[in-house]
Amino acid sequence: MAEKEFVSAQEVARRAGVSRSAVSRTFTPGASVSAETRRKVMAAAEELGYHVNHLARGLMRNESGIVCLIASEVATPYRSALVSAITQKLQDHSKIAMLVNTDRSDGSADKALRQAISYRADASIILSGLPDKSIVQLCLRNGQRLVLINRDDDQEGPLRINFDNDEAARRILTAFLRAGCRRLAFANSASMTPSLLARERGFLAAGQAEGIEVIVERYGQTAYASGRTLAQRLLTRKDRPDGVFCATDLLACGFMDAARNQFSLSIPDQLCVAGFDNIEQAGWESYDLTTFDQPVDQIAQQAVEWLSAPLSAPAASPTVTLHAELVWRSSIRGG
Amino acid sequence: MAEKEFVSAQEVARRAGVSRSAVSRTFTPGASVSAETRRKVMAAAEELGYHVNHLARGLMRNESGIVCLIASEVATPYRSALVSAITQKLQDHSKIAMLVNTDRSDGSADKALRQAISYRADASIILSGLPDKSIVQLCLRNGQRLVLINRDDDQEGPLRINFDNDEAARRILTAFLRAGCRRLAFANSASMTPSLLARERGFLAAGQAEGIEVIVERYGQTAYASGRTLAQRLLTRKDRPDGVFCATDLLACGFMDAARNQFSLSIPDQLCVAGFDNIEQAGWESYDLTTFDQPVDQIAQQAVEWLSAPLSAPAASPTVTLHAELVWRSSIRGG
DNA sequence: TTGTAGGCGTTATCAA
DNA sequence: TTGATAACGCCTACAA
Repeated sequence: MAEKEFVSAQEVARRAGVSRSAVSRTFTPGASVSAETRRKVMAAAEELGYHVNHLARGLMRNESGIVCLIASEVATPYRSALVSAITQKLQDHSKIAMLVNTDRSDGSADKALRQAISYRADASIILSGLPDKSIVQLCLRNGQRLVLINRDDDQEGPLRINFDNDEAARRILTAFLRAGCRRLAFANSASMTPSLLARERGFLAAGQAEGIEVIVERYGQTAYASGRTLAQRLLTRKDRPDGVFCATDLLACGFMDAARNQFSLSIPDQLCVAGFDNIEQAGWESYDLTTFDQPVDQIAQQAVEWLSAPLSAPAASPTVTLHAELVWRSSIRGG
Repeated sequence: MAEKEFVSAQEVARRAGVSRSAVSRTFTPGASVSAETRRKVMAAAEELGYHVNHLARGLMRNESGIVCLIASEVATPYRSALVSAITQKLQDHSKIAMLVNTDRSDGSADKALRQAISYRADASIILSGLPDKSIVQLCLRNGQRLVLINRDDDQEGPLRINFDNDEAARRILTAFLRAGCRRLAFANSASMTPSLLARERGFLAAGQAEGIEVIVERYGQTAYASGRTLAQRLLTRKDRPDGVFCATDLLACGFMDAARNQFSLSIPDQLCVAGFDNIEQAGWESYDLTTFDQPVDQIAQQAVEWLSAPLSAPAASPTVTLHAELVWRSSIRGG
């Protein structure tokens, strides 16, 4: 095996008949190189297939260009949409995403964050799981920036991007009431994710404000199958609800399928359903689900912009609260 | 801003009262360190929050531990499942995934591969797009390993992982015939992806072998919406097909929704439908789609194992052909 | 504008 | 087993 090594700036310099520094400068935006030198260097580089070694560059500049994405359930519609949007935005800012899958590691973003430190990632974006406070401090102490998405937390330091779950809950409750629903329920997973709990609390509170008692059911993971089980549980009750707010679209899809096929309920005539996330499937004709749109592009934009901003950002931990727009579809009467 | 730099091995050594080398050895599996030294080093490291700098390590070892994942449409069910499986497997082998999103870059995996070279990725796994031959050669020359998934290509050097699309096509044709279908069609996207074309060719050939002319329609991207359009086109024909093989599940879902709602066709009574991929949604009750399972775990397994194998692998470009199992559901009669 | 020298944090080599 | 020393490929003064 030839095992030809990577081409180094040294070799390019030799080939071009200039010094190593000339090569370095050629590939450093804004450095002073004469047109002639640059031409010679570029020619030699092209010929040899030279690419700046970002590892070595990161070592020197103390800035790797790497951003670590920490997430579980990457194959989920909403999560994958978010990952896709963020990776794109990062690339637009000439950064690169390192994806750490925390599906199997027992609940620790911690291990992932240590990975991020090891690779000297400039920043980490956490989409799932809550890291230990000490690890967060460690990251910050090391000059790493942190973004927490959809994890309502009191940590100091990281940027937090959240949604106005309370307001959404109030809005959807109003919609259910306008549709003439009398018995409302909230269908949640048992995962106890901060944002899902916020939606639950918000919906309950909104109900209370109207003098309505909301039934709450929690089960399993935040997935289609759990939605079906939740339907089994809620729709066999004596006081069967006629308006159900599901914590996510995925739950809602499962819920709707079970409601229609196992309970022969017509949606929205006999049962109104709403979800959250506005995943692609919510727009599919079989569901046509009324839901809240989580604008992944906005999230990505906010996160990456903050990461690219100069360090002079205020020491206080900023919080961005985004608005989730209600997307009206046919799973709720009226409209 | 304190901007405390990262902790270096030097500092740990000083703190522990040993040499840099001792620290290095402590963090190098299989190196010879006395228990006492190791203890002291670990204590100091823990105290200072030291993490080996993988950038520097990669520089020395000429092995970064980084594997570049090059993909478009990451938010798609099948693609995201694949990404998830691969990232996990990589982590199991203590490697890390760098995700390059090629959605917007005009058809070049090329740019992505250059990124991979810049970061001295040990390997690249290409899930979408076909890179230019010269770039592939460049990667290989630089000692980078390449894996092409589902892209039937004649490139020499990379590992190619494919599916037996022909056999699948034959099997599903038989199933359609057994179900009593007379007029068969293949619904494809216009993306001309190698694997999708292979399925199309295979289905046509299988039909020909049985003396049946298969109608082919191609439209748009490989997405739900295209499936709907394909239904519009195919189901308005005078010789309306009664058995349709969709190139992917995503197309099939759109197709089914349109068939049911716009054409009031009952599936499978009046129309049989099959897909490919076995995405999660294919198992949802609204679709319950008969399809072929692309085992993402197997793909990930094969790819990562090959990457982790010693360099002594044969120079010839190996090809792995996996078997896509038929998953029987209710979208085809009989069974 | 250019080249030279020194250092970034590691690991590999070698002598002790 | 340990410590000194030389790379790895790059960038950034500094001097020319």
